[in-house]
Amino acid sequence: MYRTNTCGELTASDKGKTVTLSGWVHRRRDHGGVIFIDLRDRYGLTQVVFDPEFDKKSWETAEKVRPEFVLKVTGEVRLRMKGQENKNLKTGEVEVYINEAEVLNESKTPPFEIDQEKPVGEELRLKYRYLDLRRNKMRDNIILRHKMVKMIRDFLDKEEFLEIETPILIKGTPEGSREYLVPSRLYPGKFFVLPQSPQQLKQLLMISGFDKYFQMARCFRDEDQRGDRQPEFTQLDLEMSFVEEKDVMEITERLFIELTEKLIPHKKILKKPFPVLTWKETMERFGSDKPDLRFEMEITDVSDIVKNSEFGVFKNAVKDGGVVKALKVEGIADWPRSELDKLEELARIHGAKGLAYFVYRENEIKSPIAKFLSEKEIEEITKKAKAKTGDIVFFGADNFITACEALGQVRLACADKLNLRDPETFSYVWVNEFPLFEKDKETGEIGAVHHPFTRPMDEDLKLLDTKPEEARSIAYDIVLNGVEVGGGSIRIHEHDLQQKIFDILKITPEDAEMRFGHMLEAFSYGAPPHGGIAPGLDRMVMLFTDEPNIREVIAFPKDQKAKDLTLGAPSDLPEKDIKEANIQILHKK
RNA sequence: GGAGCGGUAGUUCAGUUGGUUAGAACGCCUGCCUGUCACGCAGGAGGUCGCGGGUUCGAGUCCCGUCCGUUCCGCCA
Repeated sequence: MYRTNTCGELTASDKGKTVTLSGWVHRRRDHGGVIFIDLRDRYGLTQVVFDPEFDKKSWETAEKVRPEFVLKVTGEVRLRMKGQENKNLKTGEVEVYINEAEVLNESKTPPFEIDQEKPVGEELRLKYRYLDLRRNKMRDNIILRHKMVKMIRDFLDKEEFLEIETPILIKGTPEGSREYLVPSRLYPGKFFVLPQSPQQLKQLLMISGFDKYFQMARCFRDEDQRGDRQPEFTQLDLEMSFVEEKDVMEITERLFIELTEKLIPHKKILKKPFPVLTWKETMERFGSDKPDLRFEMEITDVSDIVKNSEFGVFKNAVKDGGVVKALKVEGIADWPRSELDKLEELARIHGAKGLAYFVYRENEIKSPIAKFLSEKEIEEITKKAKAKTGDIVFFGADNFITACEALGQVRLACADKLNLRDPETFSYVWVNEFPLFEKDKETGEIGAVHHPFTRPMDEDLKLLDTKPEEARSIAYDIVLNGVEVGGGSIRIHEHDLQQKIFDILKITPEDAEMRFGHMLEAFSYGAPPHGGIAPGLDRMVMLFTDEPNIREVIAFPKDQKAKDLTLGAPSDLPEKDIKEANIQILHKK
């Protein structure tokens, strides 16, 4: 028998018991005579004591032991001496006096220290991920992830959802993000792809009448990496029949509230029910489609004030169909020029041509552009932005999205600098009424913002024939502290409407037939009205654990170049395997 | 695909204007220590300064190239 107890459970009430523990040597403190070892497993730490006068043989074993050795020890649970308790440990009241010790396995000196929360380069951590996962923080993250998944399953089960698996090898439908390809051995020259999401399959399940479906769905996207992106990631994929937007939002909201309150009760949910902002409104006010509402700092529109201005930059922005936006940040008028330069650079990175500003000093407004504006204009801007001494007002003049987003980025940077993004506050917000289509910046071609199965808003159906780019969709994102944690929509369930959307997207009938024929046909067999949402599990756990990126909450993530450093994938394969898959390598990097 | 920043001991980092033998902390090894809990004390080992080329009497330091890492943009229905 390896153990009677784990390393995280012995307390004063176990006094006098003979116990056996197995675990890793976390730390060893050798006092020449007595040796203390903190024995570690996933449940915690227990101090075990080797005393040469108590048991010479086990003490001799302990002398040779090194960090990360695996030990099995047996001994007596004793209360620690008065004043020697360790309040930082669950098991801190007791220690185990060892009379039998066995080294189950030795360990090389690890490439980094397991017992310290000292920073280590991520490349090294990922190569030795199995060691990295021994560290407290990582272990806790993985445990919280499990609890969240379990809680989601229980919650949805109670709500009569069915968990249904959908295939991983599916049909390629070139649309949206790049898919991972899987060559078919049996059908030379043909391919499966890995799903970017089970979107089409869950819609088919609705047509089957399953009514309420969910799945912890692994999704794959062959795109470049970011902190909150991975080539494979997990979504809580969810779909319901006979529902409207508010129904999907209602159940999602209840789920998020329960998860937050049960898993991280110390965090405060800022507003319940969650505020709902339209896409237009959140862009206008916060310069982002994923606003962080933990702090105010809103953007105002000053286009009307400056549309006839002498200042060409402002006037022309409005004349060309764009806008002039103003962001007031309170109490930063004393920020040095270098700080403002950094903000300008940030605005430029996000597409702005510059970043003009007013600095409200005592009795004067310092501004590189004040000389181009009339006193009346300055006065009206000040009034509209509600600026006062000590504030700075930043300007964005461009097309709507660029002007808003550039100021949105400045807004976030200022909030960071001012420490306004309180990690203990959870600000959930819904964003809806997204545009249905968007124009490609380079080609000018019209494409779906969400996906081509997203339902247009009823009142915008008539726009489809005249001004489709103005049509809004019944799509909604749930945003937490400025991070999009889920997105969904009501889908199109009518064959004709779906066909019309394909037409607008310039998907020819032949093309539509080839790519989505199965969907169009399915819609012709009595598809119920339906919709759903897909919260990103990794991002949720990331926010729940205060981690800066999702790699910290995935046991074996890919690195930022989409490689698996633990296993060393992707890798070369034997020539024969490649031949069998009917693949020819054109060039190697 | 593009831009910025970086690469020095096992790890995290410092290294001045180009100048003798490249440092610190932690880790590791050895010895001492019977109540520690990030134990303590003494000693020790450990470096192709990413790689290649150049400038120079002399390069960790300057220049060019290259590889790798990292952050951001593009991309991500």
